[in-house]
Amino acid sequence: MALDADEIAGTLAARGLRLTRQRHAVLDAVAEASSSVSPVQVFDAARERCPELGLTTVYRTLELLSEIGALRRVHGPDHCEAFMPAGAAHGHTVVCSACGRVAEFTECDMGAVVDAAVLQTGYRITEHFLQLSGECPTCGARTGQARGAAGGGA
Amino acid sequence: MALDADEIAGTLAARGLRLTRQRHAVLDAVAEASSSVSPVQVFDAARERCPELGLTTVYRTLELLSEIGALRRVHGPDHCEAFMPAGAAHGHTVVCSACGRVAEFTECDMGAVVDAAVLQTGYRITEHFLQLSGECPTCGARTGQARGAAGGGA
DNA sequence: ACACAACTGAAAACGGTTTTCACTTTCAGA
DNA sequence: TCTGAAAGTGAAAACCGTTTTCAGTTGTGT
Repeated sequence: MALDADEIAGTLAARGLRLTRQRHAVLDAVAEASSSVSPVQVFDAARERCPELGLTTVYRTLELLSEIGALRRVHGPDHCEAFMPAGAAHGHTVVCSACGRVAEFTECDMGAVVDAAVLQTGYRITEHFLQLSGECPTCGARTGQARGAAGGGA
Repeated sequence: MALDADEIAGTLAARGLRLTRQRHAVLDAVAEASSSVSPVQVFDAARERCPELGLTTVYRTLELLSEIGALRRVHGPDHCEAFMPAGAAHGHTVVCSACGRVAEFTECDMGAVVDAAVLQTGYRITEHFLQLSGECPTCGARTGQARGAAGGGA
């Protein structure tokens, strides 16, 4: 999910900071996640690259990377603290409640929803976080019925 | 924000539960808050009415009241767990990133977004979590520019 | 009055996050 | 190359919000 390591290294260097092996591992872990991830999920994923990585460092790195704008902090549906690549602002994800598989879809009508919210509330909306969940085609087929709803939609 | 105590008492009674003095205090504390409130904030506020109230009870009551739909759980700006009175049904919330005030708006075109997601992914969507954030009119006015986006629409 | 279930608060347990601390790595300058 | 300073690190402890446990209280129906 396209996070340019060189660019980030540059941003860090401009502050006298470095893109260490550990930080790189954290960055990659978030970049490759198909949805927002919690610190512990990052920890687990990043450890495969960098086994001696500590959880402390993950927290510190997530903090740092979101500070320089490389990552975005979001409120996940379950966990409060979750992160996702900053560039990915505009795809949304659908999580299968049965198998956990994640699919992406490119945003379409969110603009209309946001406009409606602006009209109703007077707020100037700057960000939105949308997470859908349901049943993926595979799990839907396995449980028997399912597909009906998916097909009928539009 | 108008939470009808009698109605809530009725809903509870239908389940064999009671609207006790403590629960009433919690309910009032949330109802009178101008933005979403954390459990501890509720605790502090409710204690003025009911000094012997325990924090445990606050947690339990918030859980219970949001379960029966009297309160709504939202992701506050600082704390993950925050509550607000549940207004008219089916809405989403907009959190002000500056002051934390929460506004509701009734869902409108989410159906279209969901339909699009169904088409693109083949998932059978059953739930969605949407959280908007931005700047409320008050904070927008305070910071100078802002208002344009919010006011323009209507 | 009695029995039973709902309800409560204090304290302990729990779990995620932050801080502390001793140590390592990296880099600039002599 | 050596040296010193600052960045960076992991383990363990501390911290803090939330949940669970437990013994006791309150309210309701009989």
